[in-house]
Amino acid sequence: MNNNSVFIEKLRFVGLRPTKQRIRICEELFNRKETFHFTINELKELLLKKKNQKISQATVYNTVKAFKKKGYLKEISINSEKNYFDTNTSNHHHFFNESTNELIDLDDKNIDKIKIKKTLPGKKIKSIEVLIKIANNN
Amino acid sequence: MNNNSVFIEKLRFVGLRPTKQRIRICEELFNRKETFHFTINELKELLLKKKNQKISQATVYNTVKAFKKKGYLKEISINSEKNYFDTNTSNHHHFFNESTNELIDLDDKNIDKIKIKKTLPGKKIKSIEVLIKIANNN
DNA sequence: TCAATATATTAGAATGATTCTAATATACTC
DNA sequence: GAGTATATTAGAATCATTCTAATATATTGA
Repeated sequence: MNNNSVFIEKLRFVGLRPTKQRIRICEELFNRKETFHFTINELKELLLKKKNQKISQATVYNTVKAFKKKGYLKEISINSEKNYFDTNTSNHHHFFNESTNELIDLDDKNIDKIKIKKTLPGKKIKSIEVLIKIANNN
Repeated sequence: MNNNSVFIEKLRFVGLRPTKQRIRICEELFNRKETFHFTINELKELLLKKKNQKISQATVYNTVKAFKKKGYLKEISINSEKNYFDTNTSNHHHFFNESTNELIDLDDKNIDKIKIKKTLPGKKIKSIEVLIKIANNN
């Protein structure tokens, strides 16, 4: 596993010690070509399933939250039932397929710049996010 | 309370029997000039505070969910900590002030029509929602 | 390399939001 | 107004998340 050194650097960079559990989590999250959307539960199950090595939920929660805090993961709120995280931390938007509960990234470039005509004196804009809910035709 | 007949009609319309607890909830939700954004907890506390008549949380949950299901309330997901509801069920967007946890409506007209350049064959769009996170300048 | 110590991991308990349950009360029908 | 269907309720159950404090591991500096 040569990637480990990348993960160790990444962990160090965000101020986490590179333990084997955290490296395992990094593999699961960042060793992918595609963006990864997941809930904590899905992540826990993947970790267990793939290597049959249990990582306590406290560690999963702590590590995911640390990555989120430092900007290596993004949180996506869609409804009160599920809380998603996204390994794509760039500025982008989402489709959410209500028929399948699937999240799909939509690049910033695929939506015209959003112009807001209402002004809010004394406030600064931190982020603008578009969520498009879709469903299967049938 | 002449409004009661309006609430009774509303309740009947969505298939709920007009009990005094539900009418109380309607007063709290719909007897307002302004849009009302609330969490279940805030609503429970308001109900208790204003008339000192307790309504069980099961009734609050059931009634709010019934209104949501029938489109008299909208659910707004901002983060995993709080789950908001909105009495404004029209097509609109939101500012969320992260400094104060305040939700502010942004009329559809205040944002140019959103053009999506990515096509998703076999899917239909159910809603497009923009969430703008803001913070106080200081 | 090793000991000392700082930090991480863990199982399980605690918490908080939401849902369920089944006993009691109320609204509706005739 | 009686009988039946439905609602309300307190409290229990459940589920996600956070906390705790005992044990294990990583790091540092000799």
